[in-house]
Amino acid sequence: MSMDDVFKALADPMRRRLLDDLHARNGQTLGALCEGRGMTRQAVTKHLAILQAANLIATEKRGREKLHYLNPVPIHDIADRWIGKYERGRLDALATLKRDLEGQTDD
Amino acid sequence: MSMDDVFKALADPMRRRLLDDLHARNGQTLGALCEGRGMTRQAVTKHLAILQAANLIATEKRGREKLHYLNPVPIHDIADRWIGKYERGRLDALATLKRDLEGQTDD
DNA sequence: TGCAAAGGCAACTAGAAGGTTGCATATAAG
DNA sequence: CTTATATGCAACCTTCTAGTTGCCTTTGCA
Repeated sequence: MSMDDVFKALADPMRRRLLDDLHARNGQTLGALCEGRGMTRQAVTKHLAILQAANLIATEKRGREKLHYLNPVPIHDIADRWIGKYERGRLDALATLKRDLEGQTDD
Repeated sequence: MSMDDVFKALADPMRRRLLDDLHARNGQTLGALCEGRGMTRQAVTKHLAILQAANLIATEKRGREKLHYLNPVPIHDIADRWIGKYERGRLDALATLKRDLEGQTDD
């Protein structure tokens, strides 16, 4: 639930894909989220557990199925508290970069 | 330089602290960035290498010193291309959550 | 020239992360 | 009741990651 948990959860491409899939269609079952992923169900379960620990998804048990719902709030919080900080000074920082690194390759 | 590199680079709290420090004072030397961090110079060097590989910082050699500059562009790109996607539908998703999870604890 | 300061390189280690397999549990359907 | 479906739990393995230590190179300066 900490900011670090959210960053770590977002670090894995498979977990970002899971969030993307839930963004496209919310409330999917575990089985649905496992399809076409070239990975065992247990691996996906672990990823979902990490996403849930970071409060990025919430789950609901319906009968024998488990439904998964995207929670965009922590992502918003990160954008707000951390990324925003770098964007506010963006133009200034870019100008500084240009001045200080004049002539360097843009690798 | 890929989006995955940026996410992975941002996943480590020490690397985020390094970016914070460069955000507060740009153009610091390696030695300066090592101070008060309870970690060897080589460990910090590795973190900086990862940040540079993700294009989050740029470096310049000045004499025997190495200066480090923050590059906020990849962070902006992430906020724009990926995080923005989740924020646009934020209110809708929140409403869906509330409806679907009515009565659940907000852990 | 000689020494100290700033940094680079490489090998090694401990622990975390991502994945698998095997089996157990709970619900739906016939 | 029996069987199939959907998911949970736990041990294990392998790879990556973060950190260390030890030594080498380059630059500033007396």
